[in-house]
Amino acid sequence: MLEDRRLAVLRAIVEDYVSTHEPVGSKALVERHSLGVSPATIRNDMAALEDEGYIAQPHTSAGRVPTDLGYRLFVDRLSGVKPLSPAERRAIHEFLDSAVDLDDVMIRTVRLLAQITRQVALVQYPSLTESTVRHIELISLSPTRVMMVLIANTGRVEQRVIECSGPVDESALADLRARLLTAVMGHPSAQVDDTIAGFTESCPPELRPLASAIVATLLEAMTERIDERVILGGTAHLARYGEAFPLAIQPVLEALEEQVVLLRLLGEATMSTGVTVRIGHENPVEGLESTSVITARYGRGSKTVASLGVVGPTHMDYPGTMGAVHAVAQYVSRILDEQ
Amino acid sequence: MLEDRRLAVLRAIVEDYVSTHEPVGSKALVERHSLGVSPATIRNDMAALEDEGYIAQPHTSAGRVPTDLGYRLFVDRLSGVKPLSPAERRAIHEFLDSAVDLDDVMIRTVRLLAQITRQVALVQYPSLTESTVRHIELISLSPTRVMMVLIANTGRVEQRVIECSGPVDESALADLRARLLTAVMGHPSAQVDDTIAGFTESCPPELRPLASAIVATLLEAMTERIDERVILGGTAHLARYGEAFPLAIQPVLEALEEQVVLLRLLGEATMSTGVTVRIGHENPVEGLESTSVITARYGRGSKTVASLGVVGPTHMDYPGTMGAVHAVAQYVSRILDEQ
DNA sequence: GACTGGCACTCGCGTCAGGTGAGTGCCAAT
DNA sequence: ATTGGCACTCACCTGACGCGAGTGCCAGTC
Repeated sequence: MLEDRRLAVLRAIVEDYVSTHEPVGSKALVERHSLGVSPATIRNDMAALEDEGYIAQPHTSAGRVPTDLGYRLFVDRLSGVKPLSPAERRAIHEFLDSAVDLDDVMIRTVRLLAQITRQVALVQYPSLTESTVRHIELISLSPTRVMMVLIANTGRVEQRVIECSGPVDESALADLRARLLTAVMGHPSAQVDDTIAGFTESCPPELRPLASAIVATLLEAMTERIDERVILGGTAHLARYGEAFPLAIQPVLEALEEQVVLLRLLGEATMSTGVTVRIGHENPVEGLESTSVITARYGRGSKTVASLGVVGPTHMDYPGTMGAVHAVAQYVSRILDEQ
Repeated sequence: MLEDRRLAVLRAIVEDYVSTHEPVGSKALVERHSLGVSPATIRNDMAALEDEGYIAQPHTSAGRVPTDLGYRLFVDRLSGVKPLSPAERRAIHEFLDSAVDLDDVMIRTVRLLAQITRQVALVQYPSLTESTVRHIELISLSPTRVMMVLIANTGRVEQRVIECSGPVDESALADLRARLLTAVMGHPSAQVDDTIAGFTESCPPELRPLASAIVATLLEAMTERIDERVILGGTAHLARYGEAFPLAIQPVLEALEEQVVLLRLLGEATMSTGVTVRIGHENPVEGLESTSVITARYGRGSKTVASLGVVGPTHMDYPGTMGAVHAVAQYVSRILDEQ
């Protein structure tokens, strides 16, 4: 009973602070929420909440502000995920559905997410290592140069140019292409290492130099920097609330420019299902101590292939943002399934 | 003589203001520059410069600040392009030279440009309409779906998925591919319209439905949104000077998120040679009235294919930035030539 | 024992007045 | 044409002051 009301107070504080961005006092709290008790009682609860570390006051004569711990409790126990309205869901689906290729899907997704959450959005490209090889093409650019085009079942295309030591015969190339295709097509790229192990040796001697060069490039393309592409959008939203707040946006912008950082933000989503929320100091990234990161995985079929999410101030609308991130991840998964 | 000194005063004002970011007064001017006259004389010159609209004072009892017109005169007549140091040039070349593909070149370029100018950098992808078709590949994804991969001589790759009305035979696809290749290979993409005019009719009847679908997609890919890709980097630099200055960074960030805007910024570079500078209100874009845009074209061989540049505050180091943009454009051209 | 009203206290914030100084425009002298 | 001198303007800093929101504590009530 007592415990219940104390939690209700915390919830009210979080909600008020998120909407007003100002420290909230006991009096305002009872006015805006029907808590059924007097401000003095609330003050006692607030003192207790402060002792437990859920809220803090910026200075002695000010109201209370939730701490990272307070937001954590709020997210874990006091709020659900606010589902989007049918109209919003329909708009999402229509917007994503008219994408022409994978690049377009990614770009549309990041814009959409930024727009509906009014926050900075991150979208990771589908990981090749989690997907299968759909096609490999070898194209002769010049006598000694070959371009390899690699297509995954997610629709993602990778290209590499291979320099050859000597001139390459067109028919040799076609031969190699056919051999490669039968060797790796349909295999998960994670297993390509094994699949392709004896490939070079299985080729006729005259093809081996080229074959080994191609295999090397292929392996490099599949293991290295493949899923390491994250695009972001909506950075202007940083400035929006950055003006009124002393939160320095420069370190945030700097952090967001590093691909490595973005990958860490998206990659360390522990729960394979649902939405992951990382609040303030819980973030493993320098410069983002006063932001929260909300991510979700999206996938092709039941396999998760990558993550997307948003970065915003710790005082964000958690239920709404979580709902939006969840919904968008869901719809992107569906779009990828259709392809 | 008199005219000469007046210009020297303007130059001094611009230089001082760019380095200090504070209105510069007559006394400070004679102290920092050896003008050989007294502050009173400078004041007369300043009054004249103000009458002519080259400088202005933020408030009555403050020093002078250059106007857009002042910067314009400075750039046109008072400053050159500061060449980069040999060490810088070497670093640029090494950094760009280790790029593995076109995407990598573009990403490295935008980072490099942002880093050495300490400003927001823009890089446009090489335009396909200015380049030639190097290869076209048709890949069957499923019985009724074909992926077309289009490779330009700039190394750029475009992909499109084509939905077919009926199942497509693998051999028919190979046939079409060969026909297409002979039809368009090596042709400038600008002329593909003409080149491909009678293509569908030249095919056997059973191929025509697919052929016309492919031709439509090809034309769409070549004319539409092909060179409409601009990447940007270094947005964190906006925040750096944004804190100390009342220049609102939100409208700038918002403008920079619009691809259309970026293209307008880069596209309207009038001079086909050298570096284009657009100062303050000269910019055709809302939200960028207090920024300057410095662009240069880069090209493959003698043909210019796209532009790159930086966006920064009007009080920027014009000679240095122009030098950097020019040098980077030059090196990117060289890299593209090598490929 | 939980809740409430009352009360003294704290302290950030907005306002205002006064002083300071950088910078200007003008004018008479060189 | 250039210069030194001088009165004037005005942004900015500082310290004082009052206001008010908010708190903690305590005694009283149900």
